[in-house]
Amino acid sequence: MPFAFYVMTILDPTFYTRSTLSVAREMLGKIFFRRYEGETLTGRIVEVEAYHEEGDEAAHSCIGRRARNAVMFRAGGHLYVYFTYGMHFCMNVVTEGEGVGAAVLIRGIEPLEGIDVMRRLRGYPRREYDLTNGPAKICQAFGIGRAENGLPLDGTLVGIADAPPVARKRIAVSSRIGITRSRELPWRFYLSGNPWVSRGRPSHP
DNA sequence: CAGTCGATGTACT
DNA sequence: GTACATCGACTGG
Repeated sequence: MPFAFYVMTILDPTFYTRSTLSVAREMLGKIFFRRYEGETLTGRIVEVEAYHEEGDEAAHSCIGRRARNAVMFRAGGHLYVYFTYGMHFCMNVVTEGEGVGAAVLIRGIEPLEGIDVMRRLRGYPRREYDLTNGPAKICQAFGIGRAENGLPLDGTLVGIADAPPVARKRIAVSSRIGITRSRELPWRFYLSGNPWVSRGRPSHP
């Protein structure tokens, strides 16, 4: 209920067309918004990873522009959705200017509104944090797939609503998860101790 | 609890 | 052929 009393201010392109690492850090605590079959689904972003074509061998964009990663090269403020492991989708927020292949992967979200819909889309997991504590789980819970690749984050179908900045002390930094190349880069940011962060156990069961 | 492993489609070597 | 920005089921302690 706390969130329902705020007036939603959907972040505009100026938020996204900046340094990818800055956008990644500042996305923590913001509210991801999704309109799905007449329902509103929202959740607080608690874990992200940055990817950039320069100096990052793990970024899809590091090989240059291709059909699959084309959206990464668009101007900041679009949704980049990709299919992986033959069955999962993951979603990113495109950053920086047109022609730069950079994005921020959303890996952890704390559900706020539309939780019943998320439960149904996820097949009713037993543990509450299994709803959205991973990039592919998030896409399933929010009904994100191929059709959403390239959508503008303008609040029509998807968007991110502003929220007060998170205290620096709450933000943890680490290397990214599930990659082999460029794994030394400390480009993963998350809210320390939050149960919806992928991996790492919830504080209290 | 941690560790292992199969599923299953697609892009790239 | 192989790797893949993952997940869930299964094992053993």
